[in-house]
Amino acid sequence: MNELDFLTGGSVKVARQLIGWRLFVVDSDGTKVGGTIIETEAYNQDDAASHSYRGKTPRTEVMFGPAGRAYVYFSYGLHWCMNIVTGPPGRGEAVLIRAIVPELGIEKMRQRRRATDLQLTNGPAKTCQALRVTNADNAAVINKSRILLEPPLPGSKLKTTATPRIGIKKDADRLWRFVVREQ
DNA sequence: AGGGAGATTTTCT
DNA sequence: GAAAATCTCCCTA
Repeated sequence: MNELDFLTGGSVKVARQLIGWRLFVVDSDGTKVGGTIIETEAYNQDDAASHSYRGKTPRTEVMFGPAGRAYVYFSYGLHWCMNIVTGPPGRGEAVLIRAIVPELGIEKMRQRRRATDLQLTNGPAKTCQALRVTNADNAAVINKSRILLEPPLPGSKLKTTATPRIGIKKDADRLWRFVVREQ
């Protein structure tokens, strides 16, 4: 039993729960880089937009494994995007981390990304670039590797809104993207 | 400020 | 051969 057990729930539920959690990556010098998750998207197996929809492939194998691992994929020939695998083993579900609020290692993020602070981690590929998440982190077990997930700070209650997912055409009517409601 | 091209891997047609 | 869970740059107004 541990605090990440909720990840075995369905991806849609977990995507909503993950808002407010804090995602960090331990850098080579031992310091943490990351911040609070403010935007996620859910994907599961009967979802035409999901990589797992057409069954297991070498790339998507991790999605079908146990919850609590990182699924990192290469996107549009150039970017990395990071997911947290959810659901029971064999179920091909994951939650895409779309955006975080930078808290630790902000100076490093600025160096890695040539962008203003507002655009440091406001998209899935940007977040991975700022945190230096790549193929090397694929299948990493959360909290037993350099990828860390920590509970929301006590008293921080973030309201979320469900909206259509970004950048997909199949099953685009599903409200499986969760963002922190403004104010 | 808004739109389009390009980068380039995995997978499917 | 083409589309995809994207982003940046460069172009025109």
